[in-house]
Amino acid sequence: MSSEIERMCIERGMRITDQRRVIAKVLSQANDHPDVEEVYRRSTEIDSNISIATVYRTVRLFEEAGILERHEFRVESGENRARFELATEMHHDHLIDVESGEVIEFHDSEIEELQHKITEKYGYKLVDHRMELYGVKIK
Amino acid sequence: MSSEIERMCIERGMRITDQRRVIAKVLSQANDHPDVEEVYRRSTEIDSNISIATVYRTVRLFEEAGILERHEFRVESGENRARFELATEMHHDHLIDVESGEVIEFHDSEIEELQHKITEKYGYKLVDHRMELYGVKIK
DNA sequence: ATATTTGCAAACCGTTTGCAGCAAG
DNA sequence: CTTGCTGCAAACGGTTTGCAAATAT
Repeated sequence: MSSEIERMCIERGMRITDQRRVIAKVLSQANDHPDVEEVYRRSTEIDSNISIATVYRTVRLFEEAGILERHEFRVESGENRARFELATEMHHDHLIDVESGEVIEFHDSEIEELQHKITEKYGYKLVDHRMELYGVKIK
Repeated sequence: MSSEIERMCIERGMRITDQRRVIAKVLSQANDHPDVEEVYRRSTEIDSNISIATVYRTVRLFEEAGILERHEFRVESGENRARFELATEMHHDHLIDVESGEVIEFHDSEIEELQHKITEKYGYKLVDHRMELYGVKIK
């Protein structure tokens, strides 16, 4: 809920404003992966007094606080908008339907393990990764 | 070699110009993953008569012809430049050193297999994927 | 001869930022 | 009261594009 985010704001000494409360609510209610335009659209539906600059600032803030995750899925249209989702306890990756744009979340610990192994094989410690699968629905 | 690219140009009815020959040469000689600025820099060293607009048009052309692959690695600086490499017969993924920016190529057929399995589990056919590992060197 | 490609500069698009006013603490 | 936040509009950075001149075929 938004109280979760409010708590994090207080913790980090950030002020809780009407705009942040609304944007936080929109994000915690989303179960898709909206871009800034879409977050802006949904936020202004609740409170028309929100500018897109504030949405940009807020998602960046939340991302830096570890509240949000930013994605840059490849999409037919070639548009390059970042998309966001609440950071979850459980890490997951994404399967993107290239036709509809639908995004399916999944987790595979076998792959995660192999990723660690590969990284170590080359003398590295894995600090982050990005894995996106692009598929078409089988009829 | 550049004759490889020339052949593909002819095949697709594209004209072979001095600029394309130079850009093709730069790309086939690169064993890193240069961005457009860098391809431009290397190209103008060979022939100063090349504009960056032409480099942009040419890498796009080559990419659409399947000659090049485009990457958008996440990088500390936050800069968002696409980087390119010759498409190879053998598919591979990338391990990026987050400190130095160095890029290591690897292939793991076990992971590839698992990616197919996951995609099928959700009723999809895998048409593309992107996997990037970000690591720090172990001292 | 003609269709394609080029260089230039202007436009583009998503995102960031400087600033003056506003609101949270 | 002070500090941080907002809205606006202008700037940004990487990339694309319209156009007239140049070039490949």
